[in-house]
Amino acid sequence: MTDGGAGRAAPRKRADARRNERTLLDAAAAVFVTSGVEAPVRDIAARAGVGVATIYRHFPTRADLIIAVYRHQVEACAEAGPALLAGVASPYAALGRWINLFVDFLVTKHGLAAVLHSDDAGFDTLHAYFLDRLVPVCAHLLEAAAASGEIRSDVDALELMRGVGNLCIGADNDPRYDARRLVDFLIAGLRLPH
Amino acid sequence: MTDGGAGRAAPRKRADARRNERTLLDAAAAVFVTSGVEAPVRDIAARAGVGVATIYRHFPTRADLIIAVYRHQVEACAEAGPALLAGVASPYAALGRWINLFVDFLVTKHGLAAVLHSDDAGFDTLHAYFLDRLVPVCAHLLEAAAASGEIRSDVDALELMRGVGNLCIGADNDPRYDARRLVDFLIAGLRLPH
DNA sequence: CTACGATAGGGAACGTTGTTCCGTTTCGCA
DNA sequence: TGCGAAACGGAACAACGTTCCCTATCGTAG
Repeated sequence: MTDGGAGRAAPRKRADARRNERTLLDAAAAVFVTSGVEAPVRDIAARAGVGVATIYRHFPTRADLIIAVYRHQVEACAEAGPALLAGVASPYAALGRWINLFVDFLVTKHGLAAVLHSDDAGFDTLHAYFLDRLVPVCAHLLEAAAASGEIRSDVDALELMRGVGNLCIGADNDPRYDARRLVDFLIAGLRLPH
Repeated sequence: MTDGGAGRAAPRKRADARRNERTLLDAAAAVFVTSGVEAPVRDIAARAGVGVATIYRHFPTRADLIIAVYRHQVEACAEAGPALLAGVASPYAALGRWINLFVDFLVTKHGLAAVLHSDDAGFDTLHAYFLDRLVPVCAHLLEAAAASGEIRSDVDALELMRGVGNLCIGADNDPRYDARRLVDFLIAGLRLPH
């Protein structure tokens, strides 16, 4: 309790450890851009100039590393939800804009959408993080749009988020597949005839 | 050209080879049901009581084995397209019914949808087979529905098929995710206001 | 019925992955 | 300046798809 933090022990890590953690995050981000989020752990370690064990010391599993790399952007996306709802004309428009934000995030990260919905255990924490953080935001937008009578009221936020995420799989590096268009169709399909 | 077949050599395979090919197909089908299409090759070999090399002799890659196992069902789906178009009231209804057929096929095969859209090379032939066989059928249905003014005319069949396939990923073994519903929304999103 | 050559098979071996282990190095404090 | 804990590196392990090579089997010609 001596530090102003969250009350946990927080035994300040050694300087080299903190330095390596930062180096690893940078290296991972760089490798993810060029080789996708499923890049071999060894590649990331090599890029950072450390051993593979160092990665696992800082990040219990690959999923945690991915979370750490993209945490800021996920948080930004989550926070954009209420802001859009407050600043845009209709809740449906806000929903559409927010979904676009999410899609833009996903399609610009090679393979992230794919790994996000892999049933491979070990990505469970990644899965859970994204869903825990974003589903409530989506649910809020859905409720508002349903309350205003713009969309049907039986749409489950979790289901929609997974659907949108799925639609983004393989959207990178293939010009014939435009995930944004399909997601727009999907969102349009939620509308009620007025 | 001496035989009445397709004109290729077709030097009748040895009896044990034909027997093993059949055994392998049965074993693969059984393992796919219990462990999904990404089951280890060794498991399939063990189930069939053969060595792994035997699999690769008959099927150059895992993808070819998967194709062989599901070929009949894919063909049936492809052939159902024109039939639906002829027998159902509106082209849009036929499209919906046909997409439902495709979705039913995908969601009942553990992991098939996932592997179908994996960017992993080696599944390219699987990818190509499904698309080559089904996209033209889908395109035909889309054209008919667009011609009758029921849906927008700028929907690409390849894109739609990939989108639908993607929506089916992870649809098995998760009761909270109903791919059929989402696909229905997507198809509904193609409608033109009349 | 037998022997032989081509065909097919089995399983060990290879290369690549994620992950863990352990001996060594480095840091931070007294 | 020395020492214990923390962190490190890379070898080691396990699981996977795939290939290789030697052996067993099949089908046929004599």
